[in-house]
Amino acid sequence: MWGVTATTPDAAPVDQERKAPGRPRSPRADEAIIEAVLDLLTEGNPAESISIESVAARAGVGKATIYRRWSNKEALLVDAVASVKGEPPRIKGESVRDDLVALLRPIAVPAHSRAAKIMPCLWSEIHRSPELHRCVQKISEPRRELMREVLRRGIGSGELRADLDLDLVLVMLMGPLISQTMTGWNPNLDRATLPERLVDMLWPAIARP
Amino acid sequence: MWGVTATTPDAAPVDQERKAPGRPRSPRADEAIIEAVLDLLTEGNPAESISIESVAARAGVGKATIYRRWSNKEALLVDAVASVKGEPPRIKGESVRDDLVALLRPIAVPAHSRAAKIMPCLWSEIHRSPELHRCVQKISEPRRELMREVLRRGIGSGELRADLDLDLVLVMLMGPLISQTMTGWNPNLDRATLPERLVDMLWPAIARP
Amino acid sequence: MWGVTATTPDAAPVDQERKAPGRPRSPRADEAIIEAVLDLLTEGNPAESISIESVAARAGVGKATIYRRWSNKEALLVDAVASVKGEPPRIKGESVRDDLVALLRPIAVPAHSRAAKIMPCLWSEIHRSPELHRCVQKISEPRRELMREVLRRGIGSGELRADLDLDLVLVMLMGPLISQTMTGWNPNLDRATLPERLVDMLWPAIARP
Amino acid sequence: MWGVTATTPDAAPVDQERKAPGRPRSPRADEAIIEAVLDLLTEGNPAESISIESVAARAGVGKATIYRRWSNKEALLVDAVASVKGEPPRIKGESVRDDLVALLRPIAVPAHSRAAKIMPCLWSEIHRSPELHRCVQKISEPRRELMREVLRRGIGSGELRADLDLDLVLVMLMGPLISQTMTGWNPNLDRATLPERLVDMLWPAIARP
DNA sequence: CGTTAATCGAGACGGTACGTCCTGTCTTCGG
DNA sequence: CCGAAGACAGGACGTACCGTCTCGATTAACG
Repeated sequence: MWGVTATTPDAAPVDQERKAPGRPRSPRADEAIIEAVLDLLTEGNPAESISIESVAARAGVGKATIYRRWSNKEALLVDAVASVKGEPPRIKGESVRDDLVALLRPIAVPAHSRAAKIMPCLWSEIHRSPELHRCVQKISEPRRELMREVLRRGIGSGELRADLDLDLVLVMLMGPLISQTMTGWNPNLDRATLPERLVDMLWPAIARP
Repeated sequence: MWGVTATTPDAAPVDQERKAPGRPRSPRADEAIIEAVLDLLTEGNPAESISIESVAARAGVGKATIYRRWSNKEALLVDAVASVKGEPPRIKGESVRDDLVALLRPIAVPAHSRAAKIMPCLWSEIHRSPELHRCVQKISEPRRELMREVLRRGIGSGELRADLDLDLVLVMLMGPLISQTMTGWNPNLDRATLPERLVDMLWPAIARP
Repeated sequence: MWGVTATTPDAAPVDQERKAPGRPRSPRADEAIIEAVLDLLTEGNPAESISIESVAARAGVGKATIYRRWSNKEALLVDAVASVKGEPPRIKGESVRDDLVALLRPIAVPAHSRAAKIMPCLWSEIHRSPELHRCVQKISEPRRELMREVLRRGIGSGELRADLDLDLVLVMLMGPLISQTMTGWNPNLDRATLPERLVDMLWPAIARP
Repeated sequence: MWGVTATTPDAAPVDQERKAPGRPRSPRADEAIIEAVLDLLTEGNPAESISIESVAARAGVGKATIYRRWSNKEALLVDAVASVKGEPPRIKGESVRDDLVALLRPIAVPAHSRAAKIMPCLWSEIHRSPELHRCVQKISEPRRELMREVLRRGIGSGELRADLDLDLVLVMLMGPLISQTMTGWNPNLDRATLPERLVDMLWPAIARP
């Protein structure tokens, strides 16, 4: 799973699996480095304040050991983030509305998992790095797909309008939460209840007339 | 207009705008500094590559003259950008829907001005300091207030429901655009038409039944 | 007494004494500036650590007020030092040996006067500045002349050899004390008793055989 | 020979000169830095005008590489000077008087070497820090010890009095020369002949009666 | 079992930029 | 015109990281 962007020419196809000569890379170092990045992020350090040197020190590892695996800070961040991806929340599958709310709530109240604590630290870097951006997209895609399925189920059951643009609905539900997370919460809007208010507000627009 | 985040304790005491003692700050320096930042940005330098030193050199100004006005690079960048973002778009005041779309469009399609090239570079920096965040809020507040006024007008005219939570509506309209700008545009959603689709989609939820 | 090196074109000869137009320079500022320099030196700050800014702040004076009077730090230091010159010690005039010891002791034990505390701070600057050097020479000249007179008295009374090179004797008496002050005291040599040990040691070389 | 005042904790623990971990410091950098300082000094730049930055540029070295070795400018200057002062002069060992004169002369007439141009610039800096002072002491100690040995030899051979305080004699011989070097030469005293005049003058006081 | 070769922690390398401080000049106001 | 206050361009300071490099010491598989 490591090495998504790593420098290693581990492109040894499949067939021959020639073992590289010399001392093999230590998997303990891999772990320690990723773990150090994640620790630093979880402690609330903004992504751009994380220096390779601090990661090396925290991981008890030489700088070269990092640069041997990742060509720069961005690549390291990408792999570190890729390694967390908490599982998407369980949904009950009974009510479309409740399922949507259940899927939205973790975005608004990101208190529980480590992934949740890390995500906000990354917004800063996403714009600098298309790579990181794709990575974050990939991580969040399962959740989005889950929402699409819930919507399709609602359409299938006749609860929702059949002509919905799923992506549009998605962005109308998640966008407000994401923007609030990034630009700071409007004090007039309660984090905890915003997901259900969003769904309820949008309901007349998506429900079958 | 400069100095939104500037360090100056421009605490006009109470009474009469007492003139500060000593030599006043040179407006020429203000201009030269902002202009230098803007030049560097429009030349294609990525925002994070812009150093205070390069700005000082370009502006023909001492570093201290910059630090006297802005406490760090982000503050300077923000003010530079703020100086370039035109005033909120004129609205016709005829149709609530058209006014909303007109106010939203520049967020989705910031294409023309110099600000367009610059703004995206700044999301990166927003999360660092609460101060910077407040600054950005302040800059965008006029546009939000304008939208609130449009909504209030619609309520007054009976076009919209009277029990709307204006902030909630605001976040449902702007959030999707902002999040798309920040996290990258979903290729299934057209930037140009998204504003009107958002308004139209939300219309059944906010229009008087 | 001020203005030994000052910039002022106070070379208005004598005859005409045309009063300068405008507000006359405040003598209070003169005093405050010199006093500030002296304070800073007395507090043990080495001469090279004294900045014009610190002097201005301490004196409650604008920097320009200093530069109007002295062209640079060196000139200011020179005048400050020139203003102190404690009077040379009283000598009894009974014994040549005792008089020499009395004149040497303040060099070795510079505890009393302000001048004594300031002098060591200046060694640093003396080499940079011929001007300051001349100034210090002038200040210490009376003491040296006094010693020469004591020696001449001894020669006249037949107590000392007639063929003495007074300057050589002087440098053999003062040199060791000055060098100890500058390069740090050899712990094997007691500051308090060194003057008399020097004189006694040298006595066979200068006394009439 | 480098690093007399260097920052390195070359605390060889106890036993065996354990090699420090990590890449060893480059001797080429040491040389280049010292050489750059010496070049700048010999080109006539006054000592206080030499900046770490100019040294780094001239040596083709990063500033950190300098600060890793010396904690400040004076320490660097001292080591640079120390590297250039030749070993103490060879003494013939025949006559005590001639040996003393031979050892004193380089203090009075430091004319030939590069050291000659440099040393006077350093008195300025000596008073700043005790550390620097100790360093200078250490550098000059060999010469002083050599003089003590000459004096002991004279005592052993019966040429000199047995009850001499060697430190006192030392300071009486070197002090006048040092003070003349530092405070400027009395025009009545010839630099070239002062050493022998000092020894001859003091001779009756130190020779066995 | 020794050789070979890439790894490891450690830290020095040449650089770039930081944010602070001071210099000597200038520009404002009020006395 | 002088006073204080303080902004101005310039430049050095000492620090922090960057990404590269060089050490001696491991740590495998190959021969």
